[in-house]
Amino acid sequence: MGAMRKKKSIKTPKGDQTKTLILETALEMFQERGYEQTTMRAIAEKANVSLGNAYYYFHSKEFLIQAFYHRTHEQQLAAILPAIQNDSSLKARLLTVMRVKIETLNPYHEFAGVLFKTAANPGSPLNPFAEESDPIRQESIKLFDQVVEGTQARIPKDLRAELPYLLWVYHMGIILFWIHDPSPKHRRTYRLIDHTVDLLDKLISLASNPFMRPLRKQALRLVEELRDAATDARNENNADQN
Amino acid sequence: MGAMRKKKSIKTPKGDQTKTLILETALEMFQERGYEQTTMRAIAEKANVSLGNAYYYFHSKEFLIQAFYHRTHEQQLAAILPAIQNDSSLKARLLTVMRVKIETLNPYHEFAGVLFKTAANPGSPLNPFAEESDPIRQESIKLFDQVVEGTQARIPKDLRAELPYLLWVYHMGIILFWIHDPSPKHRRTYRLIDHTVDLLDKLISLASNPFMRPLRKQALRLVEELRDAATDARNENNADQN
DNA sequence: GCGCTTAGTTGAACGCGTTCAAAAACGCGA
DNA sequence: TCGCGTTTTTGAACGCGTTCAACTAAGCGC
Repeated sequence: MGAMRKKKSIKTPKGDQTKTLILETALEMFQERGYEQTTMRAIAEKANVSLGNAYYYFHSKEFLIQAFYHRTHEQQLAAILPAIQNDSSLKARLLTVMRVKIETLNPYHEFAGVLFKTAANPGSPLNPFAEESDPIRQESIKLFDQVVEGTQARIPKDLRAELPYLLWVYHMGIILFWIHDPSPKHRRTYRLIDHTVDLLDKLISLASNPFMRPLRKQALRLVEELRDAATDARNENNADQN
Repeated sequence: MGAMRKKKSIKTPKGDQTKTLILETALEMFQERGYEQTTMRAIAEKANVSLGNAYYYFHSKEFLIQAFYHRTHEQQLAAILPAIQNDSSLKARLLTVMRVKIETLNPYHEFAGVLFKTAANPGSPLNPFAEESDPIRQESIKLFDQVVEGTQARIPKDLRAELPYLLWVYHMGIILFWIHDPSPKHRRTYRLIDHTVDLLDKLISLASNPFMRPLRKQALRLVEELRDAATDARNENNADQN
């Protein structure tokens, strides 16, 4: 199945050019016609390269999705970082992040379903559970670290340490909802964000309460365990490849 | 994409026989060689029917998975219902249910990944979010209702009403973890079950505390909203089909 | 028996993702 | 300029899921 191969070795400038040409063409067509409707042959044709050439740069059709991941993440970073400078409370910052995230994803709504489908597949390089080392996810989580940082909220250290990861998981949940949200302009998703952010804010306050310490500790131990398992799963997968 | 078609009209006894023959053969081969490795041609050949005949009874390869769903659910019911009669506390019952669930799924571990991959796809008949009317899921949720019923735990009505659904979602999460769990004999999953059930039990107690009422109400309103959205998504999908 | 309708069955063909051996283009030292 | 290794490109071919027009078998009224 589709686990990551050896890194495609470096390239000549011309090769680079061809690669981005193929990628741009593909993403364009995905957006227009959807993922399944867009065939590799059609991509190659429109990009004026041979079918085999497309596969020379992208091991499979799924790898084009991964490239989409990369691109979108950078767009989001560029849009989010300045936006949260204005907000001071955790709640306000989180709200901004989530709204902007969905905003930038909206053009790809139809196409995003596939993304989750492949991401749910164990062994896929997109799988959000395995592959602790994946740089995109690392960065994605780091974003939520910055969201919490620069906030005057008093959060216990143990919770503070895991909070970025927890918020990242939360944000994945919202995206999952958004994928299935058929309401006009995805109003429901925005409403869900409003409600859940409010709730999360209250939950964090509650969990920060001293008398919640034992329960919180237990819950955090659990989270840690989940993360460990994810790392192991990733290593196992790598071992299989060789 | 793969939404449910008109119910395949009823059949003659002979047709029924052929259908189950194909299904048995398929599940057998899935278990042996995995889903992707098993081709429709191979299934047809081993069952001594033509390729087209297999498609006459199962609109697509995915529909064989749905049949697997059905079968497994019944096996689980048969194993679980007697088992929980002995337990009285909610915690003990939940523990039993989860352990038996995983137990019966274990032989299909490798193959189960595909199941989740397709289930995550919006528009798939297996999608756990859409299709409120799906009878398997309804029954599956009902099981958790029986888990809560016959327990002396004092749970507020509002929470009590949503609890089966919430536990069902929890159990989906555990299965997702299990799919990715590479540890020997899936020890990690069992450990996770132990810990999460313990935690859940405490959380339910906490949420049942009178002074938690406002927060609980808010959270439950959110859950309700999620369920409504799921129903809408399902209807939207159906409308598309016609 | 005979025609008619419906259920069941067949296998060839199509479309698409993917692979691969071989050709072409390129870079570069001699 | 020529040779040679490397990178890039090509297009035919393979395997598999899926479709479909056509064939057969089974029931049923007459």
